[in-house]
Amino acid sequence: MSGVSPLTLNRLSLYLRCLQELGAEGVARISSTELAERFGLSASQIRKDLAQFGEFGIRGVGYEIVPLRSRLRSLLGLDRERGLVIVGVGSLGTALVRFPGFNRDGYRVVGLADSDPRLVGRMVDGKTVEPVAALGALVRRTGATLGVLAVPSAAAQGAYETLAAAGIGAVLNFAPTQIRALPGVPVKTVDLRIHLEELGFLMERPREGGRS
Amino acid sequence: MSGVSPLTLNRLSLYLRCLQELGAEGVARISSTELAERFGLSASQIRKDLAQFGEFGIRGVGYEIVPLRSRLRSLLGLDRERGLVIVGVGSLGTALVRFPGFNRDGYRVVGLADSDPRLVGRMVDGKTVEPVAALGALVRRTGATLGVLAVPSAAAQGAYETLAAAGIGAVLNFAPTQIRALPGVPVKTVDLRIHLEELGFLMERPREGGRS
DNA sequence: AGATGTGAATGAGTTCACAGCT
DNA sequence: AGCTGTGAACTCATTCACATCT
Repeated sequence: MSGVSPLTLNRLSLYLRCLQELGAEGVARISSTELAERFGLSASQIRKDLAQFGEFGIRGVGYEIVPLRSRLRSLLGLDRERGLVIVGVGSLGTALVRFPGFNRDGYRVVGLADSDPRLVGRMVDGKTVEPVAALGALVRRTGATLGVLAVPSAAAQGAYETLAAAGIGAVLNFAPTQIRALPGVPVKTVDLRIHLEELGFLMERPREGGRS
Repeated sequence: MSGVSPLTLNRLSLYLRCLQELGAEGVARISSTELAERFGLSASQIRKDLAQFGEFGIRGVGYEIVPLRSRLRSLLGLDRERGLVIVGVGSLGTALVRFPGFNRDGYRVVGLADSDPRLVGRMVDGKTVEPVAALGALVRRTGATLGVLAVPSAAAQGAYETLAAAGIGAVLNFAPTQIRALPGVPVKTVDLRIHLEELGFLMERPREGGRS
């Protein structure tokens, strides 16, 4: 049952966010059709995605927001608190320390590290920047389970391996390079530049149905 | 022939990056098999992806790095310079202004805007922050073709529409919300939080081959 | 011989359509 | 009647295997 596709998984996160919004509005129940219309999704896909994990809906009625929401939360592991360690406190790293999505609902930044001695010792958002040499100790002390790499490409593989050795559970990598993963420590690379290039290509046909 | 899948497209960006690295090392030719091994890709997929756009390889030999690289560059539209306007100069927006991948090889940040009057007028990385009210003028003056949204969810749709009205070609959205797109102005939402949740799920089997 | 380019085969993911519950 | 849950149909994507060219 651990064979859930990443696509499905990402949609579950999305559904959860929709449910949160609906909950805040005071909606108690919603049908797959209405959910789909409201947020630009596909109704049958919602049903199929959810049905993978049990029968959450009430036939003839729809889905109860509150119980479904907490079921999704526990499925995604958001009911237990998880600590993040951010490696690399340059512009991007610093932004991530404060990023709301990284400090909410089950995730929280608990440690920072950088290899630049001029940054070590500085406070960022109430946390002290530690040397990368002390990364292992930092992970163990804070009990962090997730690592975030905001370092240059050349430093990424090394930082990943240090995190893995320190017992981290998974790593999110922002360096535009392929990490050779070790067994048991999944990595996900998020390449911000690549999204620009995708849009650049989609934009490529200027004269086509363009207004005169 | 404008029907290229986003998956293929993202891989093209990746291939280009690999070729750049190989070029820097002085490699002149490479076979799909070697390219695949070296960067953890699939050889037949490389061939199929490339063949979509013409015959770039030499049978029996492989691919010449230099010509293939420039063909990919022009395919992805990286041969003409493109200006980015960043809307929202909070932590994330500021980081993106300086982000190397946003200021290299065909892309450059040319304008900034924010709705917070306390930020308007400030300089970030040599650029002045303009009021969002002046976004249309900013886009026209700078000739920017791509917009980047680093604003709160509640402000995202509005900012998108302003950008679209000002004639922007496409928008990259970092707010965790679905944008209702207008015809001719594609949006791509990048949700940083969602990657955390994906890793959180993959991590779900803690005690298994754990280090002593 | 050696590697590309490509149809054919396989696999993954999505949509359809409807049986079955409320 | 209304909406879920789900097998079957379909579409999209990847991998295989080989004819083709250098």
